[in-house]
Amino acid sequence: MVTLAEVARHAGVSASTVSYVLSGKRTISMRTRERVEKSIRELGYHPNAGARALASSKSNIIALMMPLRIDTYVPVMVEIAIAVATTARERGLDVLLLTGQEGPEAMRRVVGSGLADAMILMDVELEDARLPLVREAARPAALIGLPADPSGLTCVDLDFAATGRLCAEHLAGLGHRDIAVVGEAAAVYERRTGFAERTLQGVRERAAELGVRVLHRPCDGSYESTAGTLARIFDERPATTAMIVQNEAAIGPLLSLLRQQGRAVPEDISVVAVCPEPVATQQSVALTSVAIPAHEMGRRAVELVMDGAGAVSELLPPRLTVRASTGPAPTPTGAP
Amino acid sequence: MVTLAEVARHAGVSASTVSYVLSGKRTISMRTRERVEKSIRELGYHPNAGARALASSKSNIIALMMPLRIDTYVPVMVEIAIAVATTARERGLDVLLLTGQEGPEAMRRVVGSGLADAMILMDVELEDARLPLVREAARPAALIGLPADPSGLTCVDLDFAATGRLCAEHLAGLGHRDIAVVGEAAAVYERRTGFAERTLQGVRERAAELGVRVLHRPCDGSYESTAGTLARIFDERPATTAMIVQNEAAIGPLLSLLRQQGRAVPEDISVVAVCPEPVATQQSVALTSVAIPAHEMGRRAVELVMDGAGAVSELLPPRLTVRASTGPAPTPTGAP
DNA sequence: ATGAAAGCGCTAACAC
DNA sequence: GTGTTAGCGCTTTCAT
Repeated sequence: MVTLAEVARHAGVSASTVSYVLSGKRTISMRTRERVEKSIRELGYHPNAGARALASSKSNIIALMMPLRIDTYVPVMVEIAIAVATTARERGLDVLLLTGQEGPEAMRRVVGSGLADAMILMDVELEDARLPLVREAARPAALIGLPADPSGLTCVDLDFAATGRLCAEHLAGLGHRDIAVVGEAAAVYERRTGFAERTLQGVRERAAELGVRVLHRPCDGSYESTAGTLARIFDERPATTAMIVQNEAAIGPLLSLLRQQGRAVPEDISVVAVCPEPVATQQSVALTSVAIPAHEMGRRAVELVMDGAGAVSELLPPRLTVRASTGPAPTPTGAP
Repeated sequence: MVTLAEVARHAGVSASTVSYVLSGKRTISMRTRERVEKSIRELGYHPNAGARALASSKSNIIALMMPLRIDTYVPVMVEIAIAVATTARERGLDVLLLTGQEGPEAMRRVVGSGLADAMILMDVELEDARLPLVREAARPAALIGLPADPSGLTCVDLDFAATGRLCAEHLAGLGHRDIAVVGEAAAVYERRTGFAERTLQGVRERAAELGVRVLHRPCDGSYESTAGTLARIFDERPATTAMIVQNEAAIGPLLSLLRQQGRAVPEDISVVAVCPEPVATQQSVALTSVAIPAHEMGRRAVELVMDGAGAVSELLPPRLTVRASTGPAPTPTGAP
């Protein structure tokens, strides 16, 4: 293994000079810098991570905790994780992957041992078991998701309440007066993951202001469950002319079922989805949707946690893209 | 920060004793061990990862490289990643996440710096750009996926050739004489990811032996693409009575389209899928399928790479589960 | 602009 | 069964 000392000898300089060439923490003459860089290349030198961490008390590693429960929509989580990893690498950081199995103590272990300099927690619930540990932790942390009480914490999330309002507004503007929300699985609400509740609340709030009726029914995303949810909706509210789906898994089955039932999208039923862009565009009908800005969420989490932004909750504004799945409410039966 | 020296002082023993209590590398009297453990608990001591890595030349970190291209099926990758992380933790290892962005050099960096003791590479192509680096690397590595030339490498994968044979055999046994393979996206074949080719080859091989005709058409999994693929298949081979799908994304659209076209599953068309169990069971018709043993693949990769198994290629045997989507071939038109 | 040298916290001989 | 001690490879004062 090539060490810094060997590089120094090879270049005919002292160890500290090599170190400073690497860190850029003091000015080095062109001549020396080039000699050192040449030696580094020729010897194939890689600074030892452990030694560096020990001497500097910084591991340059950021821990990413991704619980990944059964009912979470994996692709979004992964997109966030990739954004975290990419942004981290741009700043010379590596990412340590923690899954849910080990429980909250994983945080203590990783941070206590100095393995990671900072933490990013994904899939944060309204009352998350990890929050007490985050609050008392000496190391910076960022949450992806907004807990019930974000005081003293650094959070990033899509503004789901605004998302709900935006969907309601779009549909109301098209003349819809009865809209249904095909929600997440019941377990998601029980677990009190914030985003589902917040979206629903936003929809209800704006719908109420605009005089639109809202019916919400959970859906676990399987074909059967979606069929059941749909049946309930049309049974309880036959006048329903628009739907908001915020369960990505249910989108395929939903469109399939509507087609089967002879309900045309958007002529008979308008559909707005809350989902990643690719999901919206790859369906049989391109969906009007509010994108989940997974990439930006991951990127901002790294930036906030590494730039010592202090306790900030950053809610990203939703953007609704109109595509082919929403249109004017159908005129009631009998009209021209 | 609590150090080992402080623990030693608090317990009234030497530093090495504390170290040996932690590592179990030499026998310690009950009495001393308990005193030390008590001190560790009382002081809330966590061994410093950097110091440990430096002194022992072992980081206890295993790097997981997950390229995640656009056309890979994310959930399977994630399931493998979770299995890797879980198995690693059981052995006291942590997992460093590397994505594709950084390219093969990421391996050099991570291994050269001693950041990771070993590597696991996912989504390995037949002629993978990372292989030369793996071969010359000083550290152990395991591949998930089977390259064209696995000599000198440690690999784990589902036996896709056997998978293809198994599917062909099952359908032939039910009397089908014309089967179609709804394959992966053309890009997957171009990239020469082994599994797609191997499955197809297995299907063809066994089908030939059993006198069954095979038609293969790629499919990128979108609704539109699946419709196109399906149209081509029935156009070119109207007598098709069975299909093998190995593109998870295409499963939903495929079933939806068949239903729409009035083709009943399994009465008119039998369908076998190569996909994770949950995907097979959550469709409108429970699918006969060969499961992708993601968990076992991840687990074995860690075991092989950490137990110094040497260069071994482990192909996991496929298991086909019969569900509701396959049945006897329909009797030709006009028969009783 | 560069060197010398004192640690960082731990492991693993080597002693007894 | 336990203690002593010399590094591991790097960062960072303190000097010059």
